[in-house]
Amino acid sequence: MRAPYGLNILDNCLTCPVREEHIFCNLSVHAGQRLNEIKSTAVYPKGAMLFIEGQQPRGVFVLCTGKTKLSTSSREGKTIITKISEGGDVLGLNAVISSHPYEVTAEMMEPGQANFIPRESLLQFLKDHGEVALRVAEQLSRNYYTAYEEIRTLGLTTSPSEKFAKLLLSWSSKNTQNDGSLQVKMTLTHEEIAEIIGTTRETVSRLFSDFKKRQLLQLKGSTLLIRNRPALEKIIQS
Amino acid sequence: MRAPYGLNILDNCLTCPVREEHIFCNLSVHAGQRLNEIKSTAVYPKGAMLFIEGQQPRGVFVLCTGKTKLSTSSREGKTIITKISEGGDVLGLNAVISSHPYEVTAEMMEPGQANFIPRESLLQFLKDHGEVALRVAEQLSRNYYTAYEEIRTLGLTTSPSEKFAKLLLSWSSKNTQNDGSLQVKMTLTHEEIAEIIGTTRETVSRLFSDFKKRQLLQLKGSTLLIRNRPALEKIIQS
DNA sequence: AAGCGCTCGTGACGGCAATCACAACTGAAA
DNA sequence: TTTCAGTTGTGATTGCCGTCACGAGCGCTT
Repeated sequence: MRAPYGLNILDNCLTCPVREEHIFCNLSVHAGQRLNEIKSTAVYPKGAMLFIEGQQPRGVFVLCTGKTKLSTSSREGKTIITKISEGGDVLGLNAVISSHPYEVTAEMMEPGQANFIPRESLLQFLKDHGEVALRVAEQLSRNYYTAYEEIRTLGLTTSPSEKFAKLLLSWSSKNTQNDGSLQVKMTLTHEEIAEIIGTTRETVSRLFSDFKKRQLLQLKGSTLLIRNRPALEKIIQS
Repeated sequence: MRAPYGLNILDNCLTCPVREEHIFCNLSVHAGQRLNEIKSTAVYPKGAMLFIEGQQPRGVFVLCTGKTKLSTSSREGKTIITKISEGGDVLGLNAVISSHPYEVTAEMMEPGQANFIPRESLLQFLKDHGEVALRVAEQLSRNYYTAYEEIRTLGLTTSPSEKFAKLLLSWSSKNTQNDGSLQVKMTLTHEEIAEIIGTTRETVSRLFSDFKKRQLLQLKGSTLLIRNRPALEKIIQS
């Protein structure tokens, strides 16, 4: 007998995008059952904040559907987006494990569903199931690598055009297509792109114009077409 | 009967700067003994590379004495220093846990001693001792926070002067002194400081001149004296 | 003392991107 | 339709900082 759709965390391996490395999949039967007892599922509207930077950690969210924007800001209001999370990602894990405040704000960019696991329950669960703790450690070190990639982008790349090219390439690498040109669905505003690469909205606008003129990309509605990948790669190491 | 000085990893709690959070301290007797069997100690000269960015992970280094410079560079030769590690720090943990290449280069800035734990032995050790795996996870999430602090510095701070002020404050917060003014021993070259805050050597030189003129700091030989902390804090949020 | 490598200070210049400003456009709501 | 909020394009201006250049200081070796 199966739990209803979306209520059994083990089912996430089926309903969420499949990820071999998903820390809460392929658990022992006993651990899986325990996990199902402590988690709860909810649907969030667009704009919902799963958690906010600086808050004491309440628990982790296992994103099932929808996209989430992770961002951090300074007191003066400047904001950078550090990651766009999608189905299968685990959010807030670092804060819960280290008992530090959430280091980012997580905001739903579109309606979506997520499983919530309260902090205390998760910590107790990890103490009881040492083998899962190692999985968590692996997940954390993956997060760490992502953060380092961000550091490299922000620290080693000087000009906005380089960062922009890098971002475009990171998008295209996710959606590998048949022929040389790749298309990606663009859901971000120029403002948001600016917050990702750490520049201003106007500069992003000009970059789009410039890259279009240079035949590097093309826009059909909200679909982004990357026409000249090698040229973009060349821009990065200029 | 005790092992000779420096050869017993448990002694690091005594010989290394005391850190409650040290992941390899306060272990069970059994785990501690096992750890002593798999670790080895060595002394490294100034300039020695413990590991290099991109290498397959061989193991972790528990730094006992000496300072280590962690850096990452782009193909074009630009380098950023992400952290200066000191006694008690565990280096290379993320790479070993995730089986990814080292994400940074670790170079000894002065002669020092470190314990080495080979990759395979450590992973097996963690499988056998689930309680230590959780400690490792905690350490990883601390590393993650440090990385995020770096992201905030690089991404939210625009001008070199802000970053410089932030760096000075991070130094002074470590060495809290009696009166308002704090002194820190400066061992870094302007070039290295530039690589930390992501600017050029010349700009760092000018920043020192400027800050001296504005009575924010003072230099006595290699000793840095911070004269006006509040003013520095004001620069950050300008 | 001379030579060398490394570090540090500072001037001059130029380019690029942040800032401000405004207009055009979109799409949804009234 | 009109209205309005949010997004996008683009021009003009300005200032900051990266780059290049050169000289001075300092410690070490020969």
